[in-house]
Amino acid sequence: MATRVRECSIADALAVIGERWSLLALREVFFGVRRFDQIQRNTGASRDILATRLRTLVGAGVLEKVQYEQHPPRYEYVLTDAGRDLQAVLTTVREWGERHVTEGEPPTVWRHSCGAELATRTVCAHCGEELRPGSLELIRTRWLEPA
Amino acid sequence: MATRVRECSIADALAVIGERWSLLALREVFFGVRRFDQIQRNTGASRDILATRLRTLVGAGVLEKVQYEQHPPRYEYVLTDAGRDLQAVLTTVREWGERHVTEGEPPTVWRHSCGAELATRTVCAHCGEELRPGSLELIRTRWLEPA
DNA sequence: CACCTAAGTTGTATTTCAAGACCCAGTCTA
DNA sequence: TAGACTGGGTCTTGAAATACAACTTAGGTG
Repeated sequence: MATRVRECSIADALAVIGERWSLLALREVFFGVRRFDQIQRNTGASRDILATRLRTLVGAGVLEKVQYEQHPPRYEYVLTDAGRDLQAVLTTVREWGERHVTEGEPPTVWRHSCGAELATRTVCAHCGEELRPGSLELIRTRWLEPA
Repeated sequence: MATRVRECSIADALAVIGERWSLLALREVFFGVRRFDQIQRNTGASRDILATRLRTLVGAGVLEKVQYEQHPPRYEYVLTDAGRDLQAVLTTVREWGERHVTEGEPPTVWRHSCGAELATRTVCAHCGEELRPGSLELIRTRWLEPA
């Protein structure tokens, strides 16, 4: 039987951000930590793997490597527009982890610009209602022959 | 210098859903595909790895293995409450992929129960405003000594 | 009887990852 | 001016994870 794999933007996204350490490195950049050594220490990734991940993220246009010092040349990693758009992903992952995995108090707490301690909802852009189990219906899907 | 790793629910969540193939298997369950062979075909994961991932997800309380036939005994994977709560994660990942990775038409299209073709926003539960770059401020974070 | 399905498991080859040492260019400190 | 330090990596080596195909189990079908 011919195997066909579902073509899907989730798989496309995970090809960029789905490898081990990628999202944790991006988390650090969202935290304002932009330098290799600090990202390495705060995530616990090994240096060579982190270097590889950062290269991939730069290549995919999620991060940019910006020189912040001439002598000696030093670089930091800053978010592109595509990178900033990952905020929703990091937030939903974090809230799911807080609710279903982390035990005890949430290890990180955020404030939204409205002043409230952050909690989010993912809503339909059209009607504004929160997404619920069973509220989505698949209209169509594409398939790929594997290589 | 003592290395300290940031304690964080993103890392906790990724320990459960962050390995290769886990989110794609869950995507299939959200698609209504609940059986081993079909999940394997639709994701392209190898059978042994998929079996391992499904065990992990069942162990973490994200999926449940339910017998749907006595003779011969056959099982399918269904979402628990924690699993259903991953809808927001899968949706934000998919939309990010559509916007920044997938080229051409989105490979999957969904309809929300309100009738509209699905597009979502992640909003502050308190004020209802959409999350924006720079609208979050870190209040506090915990750290861990690595093992 | 031969073949099929579902849901895995097993064996082996390949790839990736982890940990730590090492490197390089420039800077600071005594 | 030697020695240590900093930032941002690369290299080596061994351990672990992954891929692929074949096999198993338990029963069903023609």
